[in-house]
Amino acid sequence: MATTRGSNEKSGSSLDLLWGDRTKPQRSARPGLSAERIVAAAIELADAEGLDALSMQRVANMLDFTTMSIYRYFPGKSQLIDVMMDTAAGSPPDLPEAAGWRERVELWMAALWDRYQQHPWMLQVQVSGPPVGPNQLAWLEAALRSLRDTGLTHNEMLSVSLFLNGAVTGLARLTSDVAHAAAAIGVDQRDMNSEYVQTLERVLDSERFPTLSAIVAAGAFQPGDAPDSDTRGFSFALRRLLDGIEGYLEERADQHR
Amino acid sequence: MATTRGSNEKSGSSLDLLWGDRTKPQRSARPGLSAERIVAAAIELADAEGLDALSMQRVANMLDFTTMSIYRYFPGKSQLIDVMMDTAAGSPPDLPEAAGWRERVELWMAALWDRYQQHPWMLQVQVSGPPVGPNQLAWLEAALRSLRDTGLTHNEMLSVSLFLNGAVTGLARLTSDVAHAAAAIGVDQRDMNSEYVQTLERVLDSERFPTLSAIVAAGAFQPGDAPDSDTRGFSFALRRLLDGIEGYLEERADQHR
DNA sequence: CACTGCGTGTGTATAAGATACACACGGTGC
DNA sequence: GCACCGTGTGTATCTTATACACACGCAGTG
Repeated sequence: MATTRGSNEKSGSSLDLLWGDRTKPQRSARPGLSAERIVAAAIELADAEGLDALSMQRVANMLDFTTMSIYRYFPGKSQLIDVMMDTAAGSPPDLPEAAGWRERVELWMAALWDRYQQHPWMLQVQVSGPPVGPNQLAWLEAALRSLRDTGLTHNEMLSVSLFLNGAVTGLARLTSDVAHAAAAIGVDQRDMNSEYVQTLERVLDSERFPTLSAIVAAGAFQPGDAPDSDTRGFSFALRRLLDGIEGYLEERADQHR
Repeated sequence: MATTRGSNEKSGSSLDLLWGDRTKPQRSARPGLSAERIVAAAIELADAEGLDALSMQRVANMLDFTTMSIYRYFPGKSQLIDVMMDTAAGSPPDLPEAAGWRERVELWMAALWDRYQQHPWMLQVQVSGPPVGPNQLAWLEAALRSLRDTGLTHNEMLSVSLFLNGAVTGLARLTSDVAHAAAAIGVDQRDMNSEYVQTLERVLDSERFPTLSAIVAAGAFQPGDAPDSDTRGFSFALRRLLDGIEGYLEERADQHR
């Protein structure tokens, strides 16, 4: 049945799983399995082989149990994934109170970016609802907290946080897609990139995309070396955003003086 | 088999489908079907019932053909989706050359946002590779072109464009998820939102999320009325970004003077 | 005008995967 | 010692994607 819908329909269950009282009834028999072990195995699998390789069977086999045993702990696959997402998100970084908000924001974004590199499958998950897991909320909380001493409105802080989150996630997804495409063709990052570039060029020399083809021709899509040079991609825009916020704050301070 | 991987493995085919010479061989028999009709039907289905409802069978039935007939036009489901994505993306808006870059950027973002509202399933698609379809590229081109007279570097323009794209997409996805969750519970937007808010509150009163709970308590998650009040969400941050770019440009102009 | 080849649509078969259901097993508490 | 309940299992079913081989009919060729 519908994966996303399914998850939504049972989202109550996900909530329970996410926040459930850890005090297992412990009533009787030997619980050889546990939700934690299942999630850990599932994440390991997804890390290693991607979301597509994630099946209830594979997970169960990793733990030497039968497929159905998993359903004792999760009502369905989408709930498993919900919990995987929250678990893989992990705790947000500790942002130094001492530092300025700007630095904190940058740290936050870099940390989120890194988390996506660690668990690329997170970018492929068909999200089933608004974030409600403890870790997901903690990340949002961290972003908001990093803006606390800016004097921004609550709504403004929220706007900025969501914007940042969207930008990091969107960028991470894009570069991850490029990387996957590369892997699929069986070449390494750099070569693939030129492969992609070639494709683009073949299609772009039409005068239909003047700006884009100029950029591609100038080699803008070529990543430097390291994967985090892709991070560069957003750093310019990010800096401008922060500049803009700074300017806004100063202006407002002036007005209130 | 793997959906995403599958698509990647056959991405060559997708490229052909996306850019293929429209001159069908036309060699012989009556082509009662066509890639165009299939895509149109598939989009209609996805618009109406979401991505989960999209199966080869449903699409074929809509056209009164058998499931397998579709495979004459698309090697697999993921290629179909690739083409659906590009088709649904449609042409980017015409951005008035007369207007300033700032206005153009805002128009671009609003247009993209609207497009996502028209085809919410686009936000659920597990992207299978970097954008290579004509329309996708046209959107990117449009974003870049809107920044043409800013004097930004190519790389900077690209950075900003991708950042914007990520932000709009991320935000759209988030609000779409909230909406879906609402629909799944069977309540309308506003009520659901308070439902979501209630859940949050139940979980947030722990002092674990001070900032977030303050914001939620202040009702920040409550959407005004119209759905595009959600768009508000990013407008503040967006304006700051544009401010930042403006400031950067002025500063640079000063330096060069 | 009959022939052959290819493009188009179909029917059938397979395989993967999620998940419902009923049962076996073994401690736990009385 | 016994009834119960939680835990894990085996089997069955349903949904989907997709491979394969075939039927059909028009196009251009003799």
